[in-house]
Amino acid sequence: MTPKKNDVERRGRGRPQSFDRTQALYAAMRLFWDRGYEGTSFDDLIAAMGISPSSFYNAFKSKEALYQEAIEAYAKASGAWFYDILGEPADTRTTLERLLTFAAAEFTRDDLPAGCMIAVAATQCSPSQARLRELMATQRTQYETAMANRLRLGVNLGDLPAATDIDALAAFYMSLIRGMVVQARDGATRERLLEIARIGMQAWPAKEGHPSAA
Amino acid sequence: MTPKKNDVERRGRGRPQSFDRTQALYAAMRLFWDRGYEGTSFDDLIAAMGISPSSFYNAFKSKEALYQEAIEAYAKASGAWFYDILGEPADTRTTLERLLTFAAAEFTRDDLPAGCMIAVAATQCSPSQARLRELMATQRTQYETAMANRLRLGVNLGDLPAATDIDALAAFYMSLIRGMVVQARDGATRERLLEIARIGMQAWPAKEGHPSAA
DNA sequence: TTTTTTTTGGTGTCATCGCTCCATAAATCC
DNA sequence: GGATTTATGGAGCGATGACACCAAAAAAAA
Repeated sequence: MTPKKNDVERRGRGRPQSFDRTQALYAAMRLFWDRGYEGTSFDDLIAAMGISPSSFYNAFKSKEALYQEAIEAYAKASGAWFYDILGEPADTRTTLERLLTFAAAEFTRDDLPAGCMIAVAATQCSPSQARLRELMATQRTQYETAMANRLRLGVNLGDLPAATDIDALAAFYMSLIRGMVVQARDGATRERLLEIARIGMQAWPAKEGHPSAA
Repeated sequence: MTPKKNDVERRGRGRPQSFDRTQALYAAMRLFWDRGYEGTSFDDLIAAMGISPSSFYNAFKSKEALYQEAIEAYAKASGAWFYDILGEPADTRTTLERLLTFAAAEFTRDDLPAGCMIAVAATQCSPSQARLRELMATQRTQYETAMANRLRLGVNLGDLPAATDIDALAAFYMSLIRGMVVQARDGATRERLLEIARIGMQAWPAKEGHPSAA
């Protein structure tokens, strides 16, 4: 959508950049992921990115602009599995099961920070960061809406009872995933997260005509 | 446990405190609850508490010490319902149901900040706040352990199958509660949280001899 | 080669943060 | 009343945070 200054080809006039912009962005992303926006200082960033303040300012405009880019990079790289799985042709229950299982695995990779960059970000922050907070809430809403849309499709496909409260079910599973993120950040193992996911699938709505006994 | 300087009676020798220490502590608690530790500045604190820097230092030692006291105050005031409900004589399933329902209500009170002060605090923060992060992780573990103990009791009482993975079940429900906190902080209504709680109860383990069909 | 354009290194700057110090005030004790 | 003890108001301080500026460097364009 937004054509960045240097995507593959960039033969401008002036002095060429001495660093790989994408690589620097990923370094920033990992730092933000691990420490959050307010917990990551300017000096930490330029150190991890290996650039000077002027290069930083020149290439990324500001810390906030960089954070937004980092969120986009995260969505494309480390968050894509979510939308990918939602788009798979499996039946709805299998899709949700895969989603939770994949979440457990992704949140406990040893080559990336634990958990998710978005799931619990900026839930408690200074009033001066109100814009950031709204941005993250919006991001979370988008993931939840995507899941709700997939569940709604499930109703249309007959995978879910027609009376299912789709928005509530999506909110339930997103809540569970966000809680799994907290567990992951506190050091929970992949096995533990898989157990949580397995129990979460027990809440899957019963088929029509088979109401669960009280 | 720790006898504070002024609990009810304190007739020392010097000039008396010109402010209500407990009231000031609660003001700080609410600020920390809403903004987190790093998101709450010293100046914000003394403004909300209505005291000067020297009074602050004299009465609370440091921002970090105040935060610890605020956590304790929270546990006694706004977090007590959790342990209270765990201690009620109801059967285990009812207890968990009440816990989730109460959480939905507590997280959406209009006289207090949304959500919980502990549930998602310091999951992303600066490395310089490593101690704080561990403190919060420990707090979360304590709540989870308390729930696990109640569930274990449920196994002994015959409320839950003997083969139940208690730690996993506790982790599941605590994850759900933490996710509900994120929802609450993003502005979810009490009704929405109640729906999430209701769905969460659908994951309650089936009685022995009545395995859920695949 | 000169000009133009863009990036870079290094330093400076302004605000905020979390205290810290000190003189003064208000209580009790002798 | 004087001494002692504790709290207060207000100013200041060293560190950090997030840039901002500028002269020099490195490329293409003329």
